Amino acid sequence: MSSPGKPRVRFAPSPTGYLHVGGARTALFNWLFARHEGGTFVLRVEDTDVERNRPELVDGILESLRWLGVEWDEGPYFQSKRLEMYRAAAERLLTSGAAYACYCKPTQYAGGDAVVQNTDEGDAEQPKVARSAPCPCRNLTAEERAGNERAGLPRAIRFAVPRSGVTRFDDAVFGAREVQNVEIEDFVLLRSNGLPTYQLGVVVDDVDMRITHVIRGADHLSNTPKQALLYQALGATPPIFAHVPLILGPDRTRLSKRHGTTSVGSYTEEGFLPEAFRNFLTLLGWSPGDDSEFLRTPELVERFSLANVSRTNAIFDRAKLEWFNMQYLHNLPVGELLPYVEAELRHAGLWRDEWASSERAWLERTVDLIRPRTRLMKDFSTWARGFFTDAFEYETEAREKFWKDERLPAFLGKLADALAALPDWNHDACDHALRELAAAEGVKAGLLINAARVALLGRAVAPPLFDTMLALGKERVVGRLRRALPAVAPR
RNA sequence: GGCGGUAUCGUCUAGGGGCUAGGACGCCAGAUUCUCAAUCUGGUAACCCGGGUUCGAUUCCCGGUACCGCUACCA
Repeated sequence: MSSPGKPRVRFAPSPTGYLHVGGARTALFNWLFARHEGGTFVLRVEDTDVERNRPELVDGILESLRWLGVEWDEGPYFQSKRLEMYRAAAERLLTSGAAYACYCKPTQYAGGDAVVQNTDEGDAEQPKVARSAPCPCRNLTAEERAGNERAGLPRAIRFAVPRSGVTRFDDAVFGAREVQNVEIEDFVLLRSNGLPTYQLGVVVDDVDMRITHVIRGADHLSNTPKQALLYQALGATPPIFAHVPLILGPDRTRLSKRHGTTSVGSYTEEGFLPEAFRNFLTLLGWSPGDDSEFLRTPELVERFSLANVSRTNAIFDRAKLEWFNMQYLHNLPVGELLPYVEAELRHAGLWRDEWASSERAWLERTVDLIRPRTRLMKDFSTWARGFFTDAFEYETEAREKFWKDERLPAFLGKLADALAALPDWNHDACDHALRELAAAEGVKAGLLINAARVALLGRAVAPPLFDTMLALGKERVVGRLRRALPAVAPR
């Protein structure tokens, strides 16, 4: 609508917190749209709130975006470095009469609604004041204004919203919209400290950066008429808006810190695979239109469209996220998985460099052995720990479950001997050795298998025993069996 | 309070004037097994309510309700 060229979109986080999943999804939709359309994705940091701003969080936000695979083509731009533009725009609007200076104290004028809020203590009798009651400063005479200026009163600049008529805009998700102007209050453009508000900053920047599609959270839907008005007053063509539904917590309120892990970083740390996270997040509020669930990034890019964005808020379902993660963990080509395994093992202090070089084949086989039982990356360093180090403990639960039989120390000792005597170390040889022993002792093979598993890995949850033996190697297997004997002995 | 938006299994969703309302997660059961997962099979479960319009509404319209958002010199 606004530009004949390729679309330009932007993601504009403010550094007042970490990147949360809602923001991440918005970024993702922008990115998918840009990639799908062959457009440009701009990153802009909206840091005009000096009070709540925490510049040190910017790096973390960028890092989370990179982890998500959302890479920007331009930026990051910082609004704090573009203040002159906003002041100039505000001046222009003042001159054209589209805006006026307001000398009220910051808390004084709140459109009359503040009265309601202040008495909002369960009291049913509330004064009904028109929300859009204009600030008295709008009607100041030239003399009064001059007087205020002479007195050095701090001033903010407010937009003079038309007292009648309607404002319209198009939304790619919610359709054509119109709002009565009387419902819109005279919002502030420039604060008395000279910094722009969101409304001014966002419009000036979107105009300057030639943004064609504004894709953002639906929490901005109600304020969009203000921006449409600003575009008009600035003589600029409005973009196409696309508001995406919000992501809610399990209690149906907007996802926030209260819901625990809502920052992207916490999911990174927990060991979620970015592509799984991306797949899950994209399906929250967007649908490919058919029954596809498992969509890798190229398919997402290929199929994404604003037309299939939902209008209903969605609840963040961690169980389904884990399911996606499991799918990727199980099905990704092992080569793609290895870097994440390495990162996890490094993090746990278990990594050894030869696994990346001379023993890479062993690592691949072992990862393939472990991963069918994983759901999160950290499974590699927790229950599968015994594959990567001798330093592991016997899980109490496992001991209680499989080390009950008092004959076990004797059996496991014999098993160690039998295995040590094996000329060839392979799956079937281990299998036969164990089953022969079981037959000779007149016990079920399962008894020895389960007990041996605990001795080898310390866990009840583990891959099949003989594959495990192969992965560990003869020396370690025999060693660990013997090492376990004292612990197996009933107390 | 005002204004706006939304409403399909518990959750994410497909669909749409006539369908046994589809899929996925979860849950339950069975199969499998060497533990635990995974896997396979089967099952459970939904069109918010009330009026219209219509031969026929879950679908279209209106009202209600619920929820969400906005109503800041936050973004």
